[in-house]
Amino acid sequence: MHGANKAAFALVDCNNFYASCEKLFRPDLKYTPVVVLSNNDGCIVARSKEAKALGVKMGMPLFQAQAMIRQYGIVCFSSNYALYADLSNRVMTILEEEAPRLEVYSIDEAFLDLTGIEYVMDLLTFGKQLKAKVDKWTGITVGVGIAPTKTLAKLANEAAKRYPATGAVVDLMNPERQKRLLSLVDVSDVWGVGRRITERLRARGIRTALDLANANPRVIRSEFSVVLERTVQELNGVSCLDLELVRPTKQQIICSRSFGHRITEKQELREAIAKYTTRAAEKLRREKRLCRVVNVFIRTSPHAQGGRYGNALSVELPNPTDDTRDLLDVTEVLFCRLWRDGFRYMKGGVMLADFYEYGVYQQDLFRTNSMKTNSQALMKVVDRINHSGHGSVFFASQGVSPQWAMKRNHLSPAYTTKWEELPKVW
DNA sequence: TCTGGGGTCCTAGGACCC
DNA sequence: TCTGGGGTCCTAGGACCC
Repeated sequence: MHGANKAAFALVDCNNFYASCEKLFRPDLKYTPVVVLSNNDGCIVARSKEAKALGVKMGMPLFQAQAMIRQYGIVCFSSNYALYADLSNRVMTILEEEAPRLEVYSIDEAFLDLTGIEYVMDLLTFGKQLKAKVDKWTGITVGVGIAPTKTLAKLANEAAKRYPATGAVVDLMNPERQKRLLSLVDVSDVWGVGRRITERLRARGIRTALDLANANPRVIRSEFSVVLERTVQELNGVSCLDLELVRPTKQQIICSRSFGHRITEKQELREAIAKYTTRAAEKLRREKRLCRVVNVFIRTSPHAQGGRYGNALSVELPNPTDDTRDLLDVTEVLFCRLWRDGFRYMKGGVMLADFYEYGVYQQDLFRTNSMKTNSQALMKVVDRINHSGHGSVFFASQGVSPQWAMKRNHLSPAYTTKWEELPKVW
């Protein structure tokens, strides 16, 4: 290859991210097993190294883990997304300084484009320096996997985690090393291969990542999908997935939550739906979009012993809007049509879809413009107050002192918003 | 008693059009 | 005997991810 740089990606991933965030502010828990719970303290969604070693499983319902928690003195935290988002930003900022072309893939992971860096510095050395810098400046430890494709970078990152001798940094640019690692990895550990596809692959005798890499891409395409075909190419070092540098605008916005307790009163569920509508409208305005399709759903627990009920309704608005009041009008009507007496509701939510940019939509000629007077100015004020961290302006339909609010019995304090409480490392 | 939330992409099939 | 064929749009559902 003349003139063309060989593509190189790094995947940087924070170790046990939520649990690490909590521990950062609790040095007394340094060697204590810690878990972080999902909304409503329902499931375990993150585990510290110690908790993993004790056999606490990801996604385990809290009630099933209670015995272990007592037995081993595991410390539980309710999820505190404001804290995690803040620490994530710190990590991403440092990564961006070292490798400006980066894709923030999730709250605790980023892909970096390292193409060309090999001419300046050995990639393994670069990775080690990057890790050291993030560890030192944030107190969050990361693993780094480097490879010619994103899919291989993911595997390199897994290996960095699995083999302590690597110092949590693995350079998988070399094809021989790729083959050796692929032969050791179960096919289910490949990025993009989930439970279903694993089963189907196994039925065809494809068990390791190397088996999948050696499969015929055309056959994989016809028997599975173009998605899996790309995976095969990527495992062979042919890059098919580029960095997504600019976050594509959302196609839909969902606000839903399981309730802190089962809801049987219509008014209570109505308030919850209004609250989700309000939150969805905020997200919509942050995206700088108008929406045209609104969907509301409510349901009982799928595990409910008594009657089960679940239903959803959508409506298309005459004109796209981002006005909370327009959306509340609509979700209220949909909710009333969905509601049935006599069930114990567990969950409800609001979904917005069919987005438009400001001023770029076809007016409905047979209706007057439904945008309310001064709507933009008013919504801006409401958003500003709600993001100021002091109290909130809310719409009366949300109710004043909601009974349905999330259970968060183990919430950590708002560390990162109070300067005095920041740990020394910062 | 108690089981997360929020997304993405792809495909198949039906409706509709010319 | 033999019922057009191809394109587009939309939706539902499946599969995956963190």
